[in-house]
Amino acid sequence: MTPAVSRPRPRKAKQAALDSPHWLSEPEMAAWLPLVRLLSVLPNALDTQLRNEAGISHVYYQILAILSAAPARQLRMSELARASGTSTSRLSHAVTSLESRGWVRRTPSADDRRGQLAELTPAGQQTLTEAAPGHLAQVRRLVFDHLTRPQVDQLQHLTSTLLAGLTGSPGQRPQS
Amino acid sequence: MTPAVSRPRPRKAKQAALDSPHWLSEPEMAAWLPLVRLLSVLPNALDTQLRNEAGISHVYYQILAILSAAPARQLRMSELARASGTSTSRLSHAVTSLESRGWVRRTPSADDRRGQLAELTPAGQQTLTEAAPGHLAQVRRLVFDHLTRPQVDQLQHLTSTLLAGLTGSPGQRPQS
DNA sequence: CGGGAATGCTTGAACTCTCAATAGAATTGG
DNA sequence: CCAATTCTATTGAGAGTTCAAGCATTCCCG
Repeated sequence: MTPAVSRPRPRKAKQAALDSPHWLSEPEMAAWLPLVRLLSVLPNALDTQLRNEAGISHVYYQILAILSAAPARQLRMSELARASGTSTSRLSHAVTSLESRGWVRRTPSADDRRGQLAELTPAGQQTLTEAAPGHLAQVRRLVFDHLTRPQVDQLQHLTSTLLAGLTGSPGQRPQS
Repeated sequence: MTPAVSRPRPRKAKQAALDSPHWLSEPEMAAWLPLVRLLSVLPNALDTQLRNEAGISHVYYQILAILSAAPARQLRMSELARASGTSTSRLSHAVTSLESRGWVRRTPSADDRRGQLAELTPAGQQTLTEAAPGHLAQVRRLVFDHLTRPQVDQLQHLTSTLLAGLTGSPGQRPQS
């Protein structure tokens, strides 16, 4: 019954976890549950809207968007991977797919013969342009329509803090 | 060039979007970018840890955890799907996989012959028990170690608000 | 009752993602 | 200058996800 805990205060819990056992404090648990839920529901809602209206997932949309904003609408694979937050492998597969639809073109890099440049084609630009308004509307509908201005600021601050903890040097803590 | 906007204030943007074009306000954009990033990075980090240390994805972990907390460690498929926030199809595949590893068992429902009950096996319980401490540590490391108490409360409030907007009746707005 | 609609769950195909292996190109250091 | 290492990107296999059917069973209501 009681899970073997590698943590202080082993409790005689009557039953095991709901999600990640009870060893988070009350307020932490109260924040964790909706956060986890949000982490699956929101991406899913973004994906669904884009897939239905533009035939493309959110990740793929992001790739097109990043390329669109890049100088000459092109970027090295590795930079594109970094910018979109995916592995190079995943990106490679994704670009292959986007390429087969005529939205992206691969060209060898001039200065580094290992490198590849991913370039947004006009067709890709058009797809992006057509998809953008619907996507934007969805973002408003799902997120910003429900937040007050101070909440938006809180959101910015919180997500940035968490992101720093996830990517940056793993040491910084708050005043504690 | 300028994307056709289905929104007020059409701008003469010089170039298209970075991620969802510039038609979010400054502070909205400042919140949106890290949020989107977080939405991919955090689930990924949770998945990776669980996969490495327990050979199971976060979604699968959640399924086991929910079953573990359910009365008699069993739940109808549809309820389990709702509780874990996945489609019934996805859940069905997932349970098939978990069943093949001996962690879950399917039994027909007594009162409704369409229904199936998913039940956590002792082996499944053990897997969960062994995985929990590492997962918990990861959650602390990635999230709560970086937040102050008031931030935790803010997080709880924000995520709950967003979730309500995503799942609940699609109408409520803040004071605006 | 009885027939149409709704519910609960599964399945297969197509697609995407992860992980490990691979290969060519650049860099580094003796 | 060569060998070892690192960097960039791709590939294939396997696992997981989505979407659209598809079957039973149950519900609804005339």
